[in-house]
Amino acid sequence: MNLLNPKMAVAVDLVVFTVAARSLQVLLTQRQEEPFKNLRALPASIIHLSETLDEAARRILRMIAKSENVYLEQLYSFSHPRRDPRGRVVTVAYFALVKAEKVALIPQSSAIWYPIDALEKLAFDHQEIIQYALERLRNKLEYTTAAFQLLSQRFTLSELQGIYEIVLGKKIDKRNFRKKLKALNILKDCGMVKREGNHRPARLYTFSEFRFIKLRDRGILFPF
Amino acid sequence: MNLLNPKMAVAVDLVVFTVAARSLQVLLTQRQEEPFKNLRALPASIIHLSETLDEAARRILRMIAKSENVYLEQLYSFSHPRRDPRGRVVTVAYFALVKAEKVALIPQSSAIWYPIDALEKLAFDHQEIIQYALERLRNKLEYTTAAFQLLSQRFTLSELQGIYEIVLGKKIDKRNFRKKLKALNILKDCGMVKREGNHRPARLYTFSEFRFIKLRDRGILFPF
DNA sequence: GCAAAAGTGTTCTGTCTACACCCATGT
DNA sequence: ACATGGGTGTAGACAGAACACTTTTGC
Repeated sequence: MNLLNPKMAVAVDLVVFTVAARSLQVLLTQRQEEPFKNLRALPASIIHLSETLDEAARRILRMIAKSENVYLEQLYSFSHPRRDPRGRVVTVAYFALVKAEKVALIPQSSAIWYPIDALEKLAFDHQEIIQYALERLRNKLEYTTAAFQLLSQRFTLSELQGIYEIVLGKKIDKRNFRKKLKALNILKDCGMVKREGNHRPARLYTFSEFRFIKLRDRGILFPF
Repeated sequence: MNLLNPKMAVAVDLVVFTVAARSLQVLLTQRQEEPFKNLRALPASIIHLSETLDEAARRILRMIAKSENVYLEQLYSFSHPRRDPRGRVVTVAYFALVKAEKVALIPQSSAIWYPIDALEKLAFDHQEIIQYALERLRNKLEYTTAAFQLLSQRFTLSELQGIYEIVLGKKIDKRNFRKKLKALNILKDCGMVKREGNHRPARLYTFSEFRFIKLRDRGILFPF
């Protein structure tokens, strides 16, 4: 039996999220050729023969942006036989979280940030893939520490709360939010403040991976 | 640019779970040829050119068992370049939940049930895939109604509790379990009993999809 | 009558929600 | 002095965990 089907390809599509300007943004490239020429599309590539899907995802990310410490996870595989008019392409979607100010887009890649709530028509089934990624992101935020992946190392409590409000699309009570974080004991006060605007300066915190791991091992989660 | 890489194949592997004899079981076939000849392996197949991954998963299931109303969902894609010694095969794993007594295994498929806690060495990376599926199953049970997929239409509360105890691998308090189910109001008393052994007969219930949907739309989940 | 599983409530504790005012700064 | 966001506590409702005895049946 010959396993190998010469008419099939495997691709990786990337849904890269960031939060900037008080809105959730996704990284899109512009199609330079048919099909879907000139439409926006997710960064993607056919995988190479000797790389894993994860490696392909990192490679694609490097092609469009210089970045570090990127959170990346596999999302879902999309397989409609005619999702790509050129032939049979099964694509494995990945989703990534980056800190807006730590990412330098590579100009010749044509990649730019788009607010998630003002997307135009996209190439292929990419609208569906983004929708799926968005649901996953919201779930992640609700019971993991994914939110810290969207902030720089030091952040204020208001910035952190903003991430939750922007991604989940709802207001959160300030006192309850802070009370819960204090109880979880996963933040460390840096002893510094952030001065900005004509108001009281805000304390800066860092996420304490060490304290978090102790909690996780006791099965404690993050219900926001 | 030619998209299609002639040296790659996409497969679907199935992790089919059931609960029987107070243990969690998984469906395995026996390899008839190299590689891994005579070892147990997950049911699998290369996908056809014009079927989706979901369709391939259903087709594989039909090849090994006659069954109905099977819960099926995509799990994860495994892609190590040398996971199959014959060539590059990216596999998309699916996981399925079936009611033991509603499944008729097809004899010539060599498929049989194996208790999850007494697995021998398996072909390919199938041990890893099963491990991943098991984690997903436990999560599913904790905040969805997946447990009902493992029981016949009518069941007793003790049978339902047994599913949770067997899959999660821990004892649950009978009174708390029943109190929560009563509060959730997703079960309907059939007005029948199950007589069995020398003890009081047990009431039979059915899962009320209708009541469940009303709850789910209010965002109410199932924390066991 | 006895073995075996079915069935049933209360108390305690911890967590979530709702809610309003003072503080520190820049202009 | 005023505008702006930073920072703080309490009370009530609800949900989870611990815990033991009575009921109904087959033999």
